[in-house]
Amino acid sequence: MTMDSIIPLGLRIMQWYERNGRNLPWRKDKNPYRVWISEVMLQQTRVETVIPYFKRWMKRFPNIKSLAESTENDVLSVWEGLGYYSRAHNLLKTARIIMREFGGKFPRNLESLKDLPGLGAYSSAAIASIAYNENQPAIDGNIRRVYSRLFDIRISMKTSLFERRIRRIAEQNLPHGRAGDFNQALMDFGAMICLPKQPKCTECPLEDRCLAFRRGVQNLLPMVGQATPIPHEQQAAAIIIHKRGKLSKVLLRKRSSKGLLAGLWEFPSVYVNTNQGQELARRFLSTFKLKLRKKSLFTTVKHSYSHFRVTLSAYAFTYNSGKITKDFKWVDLGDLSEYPMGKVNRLIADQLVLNPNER
DNA sequence: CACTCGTGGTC
DNA sequence: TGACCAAGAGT
Repeated sequence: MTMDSIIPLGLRIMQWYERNGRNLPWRKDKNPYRVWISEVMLQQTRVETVIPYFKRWMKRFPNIKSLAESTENDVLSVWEGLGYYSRAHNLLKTARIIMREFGGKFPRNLESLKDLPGLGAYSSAAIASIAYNENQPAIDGNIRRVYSRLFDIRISMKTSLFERRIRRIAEQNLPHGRAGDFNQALMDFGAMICLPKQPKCTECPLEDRCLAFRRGVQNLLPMVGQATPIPHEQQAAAIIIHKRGKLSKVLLRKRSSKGLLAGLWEFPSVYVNTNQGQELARRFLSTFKLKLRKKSLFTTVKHSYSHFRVTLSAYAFTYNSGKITKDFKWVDLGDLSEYPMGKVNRLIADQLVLNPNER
């Protein structure tokens, strides 16, 4: 038996972290605002993806007040491309709540944090431990994976029993007084050593303490449920151009404040089954009472969302006449970049600016 | 609980 | 190349 085996698990993880922990922008200054923004950005999002967004965000919104006083379009523009846009809406909502109800001061205890929109069990514990050094275990996907292997928890990850086991282990192993660094240490460890596939057990400082490795089942843990099959949809979008002399404007629609790509702008579109072009024209003529002509296929884009796939065909139309209802807006081709969009529509917008002539 | 919610990387 | 996955939260 080596000396190492008598050193508590938490201490050994901390020792590994001191040598191998990553230098990340949000670890330099751990004020609650920066920790909050980083934790929300990191929800289901890779560190490498978040870094440039975090830097841009801090430059544009350096504190809660500046965020609370900005507009939804400003926030979504900085967020564009990060995905899960309800996070951006919730950040703005929360900033305004904190200014109005908390006198501009970030709430300090776990329960108040959990009540804020966009902060659940994980994020509120992460903020409490990292920004306020409270003894709270922040349990994320990394930590579930690490503990399920270290203690060989062979229970489906989506059961409440699994969750109870992990929480108890997390509470027992939490080094009091250093919870913030310890939570981050476990996440770095999960992201760098105890990987989801092909964990680097030969480099693992906890190899002798890992029940799963000892029993050769580290690649079978954690136990994940089977994924549900995702459907494929057909979609048709309308690029409706209005030419007035030298000026060309295009019709955009603001999406609903709830659901997919909430609050983002898009080229008006419909789900279709067959005969896309004609069906699109017919449905726009009747639904929006627009008179359109000269339709032609502009481009086709395939895209995968989390739980469904789409093939979207964009058709170009020339606007003639008709009433434009609310949520629609004529936009200068040169101003398209100011309207936050999802990936597919941004791609079409870029192509349109590059090649304004119909194809 | 099951489903919704984005995007980019990996194999 | 399609399936899986990533510092989850809301409904």
